[in-house]
Amino acid sequence: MKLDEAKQQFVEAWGTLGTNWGINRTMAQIHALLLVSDEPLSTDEIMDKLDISRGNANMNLRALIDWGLAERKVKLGERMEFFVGEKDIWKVAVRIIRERRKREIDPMRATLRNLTLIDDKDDKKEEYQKFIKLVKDIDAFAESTDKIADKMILADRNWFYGTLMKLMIK
Amino acid sequence: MKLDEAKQQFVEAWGTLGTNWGINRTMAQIHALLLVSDEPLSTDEIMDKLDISRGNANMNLRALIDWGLAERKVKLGERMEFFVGEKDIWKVAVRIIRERRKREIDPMRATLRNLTLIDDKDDKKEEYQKFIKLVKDIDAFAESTDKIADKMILADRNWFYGTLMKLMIK
DNA sequence: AATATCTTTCAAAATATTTTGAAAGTTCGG
DNA sequence: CCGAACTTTCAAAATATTTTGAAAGATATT
Repeated sequence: MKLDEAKQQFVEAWGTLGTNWGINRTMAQIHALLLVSDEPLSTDEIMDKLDISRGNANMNLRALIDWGLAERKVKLGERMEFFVGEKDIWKVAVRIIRERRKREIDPMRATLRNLTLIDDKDDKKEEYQKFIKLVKDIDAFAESTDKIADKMILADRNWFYGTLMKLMIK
Repeated sequence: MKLDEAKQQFVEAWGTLGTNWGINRTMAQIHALLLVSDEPLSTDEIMDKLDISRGNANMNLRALIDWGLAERKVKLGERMEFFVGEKDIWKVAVRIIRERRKREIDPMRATLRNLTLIDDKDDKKEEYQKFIKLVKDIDAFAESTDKIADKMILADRNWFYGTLMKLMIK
């Protein structure tokens, strides 16, 4: 396989993967393209290499910046904007975790807490108890994973790869 | 809020959440409905409560069974099949993790390993090195999370909630 | 202030996913 | 083997998501 071919495949693979992580194909592909590019890329280069429209490129670049997975880079003397991708995989992971938490876990936990405010506790006692247990169990689990996410976000990658990994994997 | 209303909201919330986890809305809603139902439900009851077609109910029930999130339950003397949901949230989580790993992480790692088989190492030395580092970094990260997933799948929930949590959160 | 260069927006079009429902398939009792 | 009771399939319809591209918005240059 040639290097360029490998890069091409990487872009495609990353695009497919992204789909499973709440990132749409194009967004993931742009991200992948930025990852394998040494130089910052302009919107036009991205449009060209991925064969997508300007609007699409613009929208997804903004989303990437929003997630903290890419940033704008102005080149001296150039009017056009350029973009670079975050290449530190630890940071990429942390940012995806943070973003997903914001959009999924936090709202879910808020909803769950709401559901425990039931006012016909008296009748259907058994049924009520079971429901509350279910909701509390889910919330407890969400809290645990949430705390792990927290820890990852704050942790140093070395702590994660080193200490924790040794602890867990042995 | 009334209990039935709370259950209703739970089904809706779980449906929304599922969407972010590669589970489609109906599949998640059926799962939620089974979670809040004390008695096993028949396909017709599910169709009725969620207002969905027979084909849809059937397809998603099979998917749930496939994931290990629900199981068939035959009632003595009844011809019709009934379904129950897995109510142990730990098991639910473990099964979702296992399923996602199978569909996402494993294929991705296979692809990544492939990408390192590049045969024009000599020219573009710098560029080649950078690409290989990127791919290896991603694979190393995937391996770490994979091992955590492994550990979770094998671990006792008490180990997870107790020992690990104390270690991590403190 | 007019023009050129570049970015953003957004309604409409294209694409992808999910749902329907009727028909085909299966299984059981008689 | 037949018909009843149920389950499964799948092509077409409905719905949801993504993409396009032209127009509107910025901002720098002359």
